[in-house]
Amino acid sequence: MADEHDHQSCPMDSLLRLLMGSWTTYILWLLGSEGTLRFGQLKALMPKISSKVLTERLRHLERAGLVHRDYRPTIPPAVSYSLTERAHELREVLQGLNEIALRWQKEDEQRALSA
Amino acid sequence: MADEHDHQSCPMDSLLRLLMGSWTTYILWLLGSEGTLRFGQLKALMPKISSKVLTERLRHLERAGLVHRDYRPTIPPAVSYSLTERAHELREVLQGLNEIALRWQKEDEQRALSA
DNA sequence: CTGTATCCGCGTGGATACTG
DNA sequence: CAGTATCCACGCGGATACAG
Repeated sequence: MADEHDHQSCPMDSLLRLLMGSWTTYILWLLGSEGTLRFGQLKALMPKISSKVLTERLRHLERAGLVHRDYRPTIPPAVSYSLTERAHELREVLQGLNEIALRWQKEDEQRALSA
Repeated sequence: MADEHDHQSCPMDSLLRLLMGSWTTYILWLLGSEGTLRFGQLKALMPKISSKVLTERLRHLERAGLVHRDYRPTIPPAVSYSLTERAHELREVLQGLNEIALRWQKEDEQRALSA
């Protein structure tokens, strides 16, 4: 990475870029805790997201191989989404990140109180 | 996190948001591998960054407690930046993220070749 | 039900010029 | 040397409407 001066093409950076899209980590969290979910269920769990953005995020996650899309051409069509093995690997690391973030938050609150 | 429906206020999300600012991870990487650096040295190592953006990123990192700013009011002034203990904790997790990103990249290339 | 198609407003990054 | 001050352009997220 030290020799990669173009941050656009750094693998970790594009991964971060993907995760940073709004709603993205929340989608991963929902699919991880609730299991397989249909498009409409996901949308219902995120009342304020628009169809456009939800589709967008899911497509990106799919391209990155983090989410599996199952399309059943019934009428009306049924589409369900689930996490792939990759996503589960990621969840472990993200869990570490989350623990750090929470710990720091507490530390900051402590320092704010004693100040 | 499951009960945190507002992604704006999720600690991990704001941490991701910070890391995602362009150049951010690269700044952390440079300070980690090169050690303490002065403003001008950092800028020289990132030829395409503007003073404005570099200052911006450093201020954010400073507020998050990831970077220490040392200001010497000499004439001309000398300002140097270094990583804090927090940043080193973060580097471990980021290292994990980087390994995953690299591995996936290789896997994807493999699949692209065999297709 | 599961999306596309548009349009729009805002934030963010980048370029340039200037300062203590 | 180490920034600040502007200005601009672009992309992204959000809202709305519509379609297979």
